[in-house]
Amino acid sequence: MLDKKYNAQEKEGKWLQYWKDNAVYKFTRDNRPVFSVDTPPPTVNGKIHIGHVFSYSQAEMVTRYKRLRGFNVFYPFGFDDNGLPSERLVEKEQGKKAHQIGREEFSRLCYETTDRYEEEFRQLFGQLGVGADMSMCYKTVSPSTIKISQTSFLDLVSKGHCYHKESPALWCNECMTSIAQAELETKTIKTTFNYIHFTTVEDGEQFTIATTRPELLPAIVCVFVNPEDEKRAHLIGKTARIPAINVEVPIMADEKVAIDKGTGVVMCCTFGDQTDIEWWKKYNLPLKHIFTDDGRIIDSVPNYGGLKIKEARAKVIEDLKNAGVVEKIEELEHEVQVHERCGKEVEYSVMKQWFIDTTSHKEDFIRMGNNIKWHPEHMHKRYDEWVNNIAWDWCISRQRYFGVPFPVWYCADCGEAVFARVEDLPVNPLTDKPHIHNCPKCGCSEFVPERDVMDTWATSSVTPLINMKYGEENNYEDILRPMSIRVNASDIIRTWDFYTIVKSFYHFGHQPWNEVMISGFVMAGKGEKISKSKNNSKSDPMQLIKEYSADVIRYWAGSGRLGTDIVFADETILRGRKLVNKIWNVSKFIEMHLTDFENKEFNDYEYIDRWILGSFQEMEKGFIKYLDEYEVGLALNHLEKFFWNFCDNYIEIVKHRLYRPEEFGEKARYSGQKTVYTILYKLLQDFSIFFPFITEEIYQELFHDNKSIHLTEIKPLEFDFDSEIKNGDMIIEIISQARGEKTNHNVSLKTPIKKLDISVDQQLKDAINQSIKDFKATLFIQSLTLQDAKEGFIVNELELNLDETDVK
RNA sequence: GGAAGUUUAGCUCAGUUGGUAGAGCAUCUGCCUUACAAGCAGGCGGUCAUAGGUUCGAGUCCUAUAACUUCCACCA
Repeated sequence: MLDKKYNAQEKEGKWLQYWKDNAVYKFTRDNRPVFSVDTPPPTVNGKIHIGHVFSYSQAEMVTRYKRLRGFNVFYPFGFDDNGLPSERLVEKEQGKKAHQIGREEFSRLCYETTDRYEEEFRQLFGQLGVGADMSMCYKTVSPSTIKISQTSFLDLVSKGHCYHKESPALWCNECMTSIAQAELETKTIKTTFNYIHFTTVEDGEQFTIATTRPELLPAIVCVFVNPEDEKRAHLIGKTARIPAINVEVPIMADEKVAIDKGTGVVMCCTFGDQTDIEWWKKYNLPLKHIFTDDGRIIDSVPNYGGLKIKEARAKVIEDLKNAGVVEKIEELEHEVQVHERCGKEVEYSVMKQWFIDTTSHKEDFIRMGNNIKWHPEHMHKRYDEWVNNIAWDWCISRQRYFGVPFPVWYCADCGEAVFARVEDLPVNPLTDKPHIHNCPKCGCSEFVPERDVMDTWATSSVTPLINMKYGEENNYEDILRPMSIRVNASDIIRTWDFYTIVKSFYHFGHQPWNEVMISGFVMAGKGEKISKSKNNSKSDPMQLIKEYSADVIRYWAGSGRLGTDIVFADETILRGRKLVNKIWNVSKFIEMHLTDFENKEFNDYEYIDRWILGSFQEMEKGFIKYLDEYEVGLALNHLEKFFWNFCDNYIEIVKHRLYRPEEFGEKARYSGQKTVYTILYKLLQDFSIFFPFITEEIYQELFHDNKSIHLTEIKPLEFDFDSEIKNGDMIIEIISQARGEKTNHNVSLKTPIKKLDISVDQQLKDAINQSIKDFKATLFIQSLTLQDAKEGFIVNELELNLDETDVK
């Protein structure tokens, strides 16, 4: 028997254990079609928030749906403990920078810290009921992952898509590492636009350059003017003297200079922005790099050496003012590029780095994107736009510690790179030695290890390879190339999705998955993203689960449209609680009336039973259609609507038959029993996608066939009850009107109707005649007369019997 | 500067091929009805952002505009 009240905390614990003991979510090969999910490994870098719950729930529900539809679900899990986020966490906890701690100790702390946080994440996803196969759980810094990541690197090198080159790269002087274009964010800051007088050496002609970055004056290598510029073209070919610095640079022509922007004269520094890099390459300009790795002016710059960038800026402005060469200073708000991990403004640096070619195969990447079905569709555009706008090859070198090492050494003499052999992977060049003893180029026997580690995304982008156990025996390559679906939020289309596509294309020549499912974000309020740094998430998910149950939290997480942002709303939680509670109560009711029920072949259903069976069948069609589009929220909405109709209308009608067979007949009772049995079974299956716990509890208690509801299969009904659906709905409308009449008289719904006279059309008359006992019993009608109407129905007379409160 | 999404009841949001506007919450009124008061029945509440157009008919299709959100680019 089901308990009077459902104790979520106790039952959820029980079923978690049951699923674990019975390996319900375990993947084993068989001959069913495979549905495979490339799950986002959460970044294990701190506090769990409600956003984690949201983004995993929708995808998890899809896997439950697919399982119920007969797919062999391949649903692994992973944790991303790799890279800068983990390092920053450790630095914050220790209150020290990595280089102050020392490489080895720092690495140890990273492992220890991420392990600790990982346990919390594991617990949360467990308690949420995430039905992943945890025996296939990977970590992004484990030896096997490092091996696959290094294998991928070597493959790309051998195919010529990955190269080592001295080249300008984006540099974060807070994190002291190079970064990639995809790791940039824009931020609006207040600054000043400074108009500075320059003069020509030849004739002392004065001209003005406007800049937001006067500290770059020592890095100026040349000045540009547009050759079409009538007013200033005469400057071309002359020499400019830089004020305050007193250095002379040539004035050159380039059509990229906008005549009407700023002052029409541009200083070119190495490097202030991307155009500078372009010009530097195009005109083979000298390199004047004036910043240190941690954001200071290098010592060799007179007057400013050793100052931080912003200090230098202030001092330069001051000096320029004193020299009387500042025309004006304007206040300015503009957008600058910052590093997404720390929010600090990004600089440029030139050093030897590893790059993956992302710029010369754009057409292929676009084609790969076209081979993938995007849900929702418009997210495809974001991908295309990103690919089309990529300006840099992907720099994967990070001058950091905690990450996948490059399996590379360099000849101490000639600098030739020596790569590890695939069979020797994983290797750490800092501790391992190359397999050859002499440089193949110069014969030198001394090698220098690569000290950089790879970008986190360089490893995250091989999750399909990790999933398929690439390179191992008994791998899953045959079933996971490509995988069925990738799921993630919209913010990492340009990183995770893009890089994975790049690598899959280079490795295999095809797309990594057939479909992509993009979820939205959880907003703390309107237009306010939940963020760890702001700590603006009001709700701790563990606390919420404790308070409302995992099923109810899942209701919130499963609502809403795919790809659409959601605000955490108490009212949605309450609505979920009502729904879950109702499922429990109606199940209790049905259980009560099934104690003597035997499931037999039966086709002689009562009219109203045919109505609800047909309605369920119709509903489930739409339900399936939504789920096939991965619109879990819409599917749930659709199902919920039917469910309340089932409870409030159908159950109210059928209960008389169930309670009083002596009055309505045993066959009519059996028809009702068979109907509620069938529909509850199917409702539980459908609801199990969203509420895995309570549905399991009810299922095992009522339908005890010794197996988890999550391993059953949805088989759609195949009735032909179109007429019953249509006319049954009309009957419900009549009932509703009559109930309204009772309510308007402020009397109980049990109040008998002394006389009801209605006009109905022929179809409806047939329907009412076929369901006459149910109809009269539901409304407590003592006398009913039916007249003819052309269409629909009209209530001619309704007289309540206010003397009696009960018919029986 | 380019692009995408959103705009429907006081609030949160549904509305699948165009056919008389829906749900929950809130509010108000009744009803303790042999599953459920965490319930049931009902009321109030909307020129579907604005302006045009296509159509017999537009919340739904087309065009333009506005506001909000987001992505991207430029930032001398």
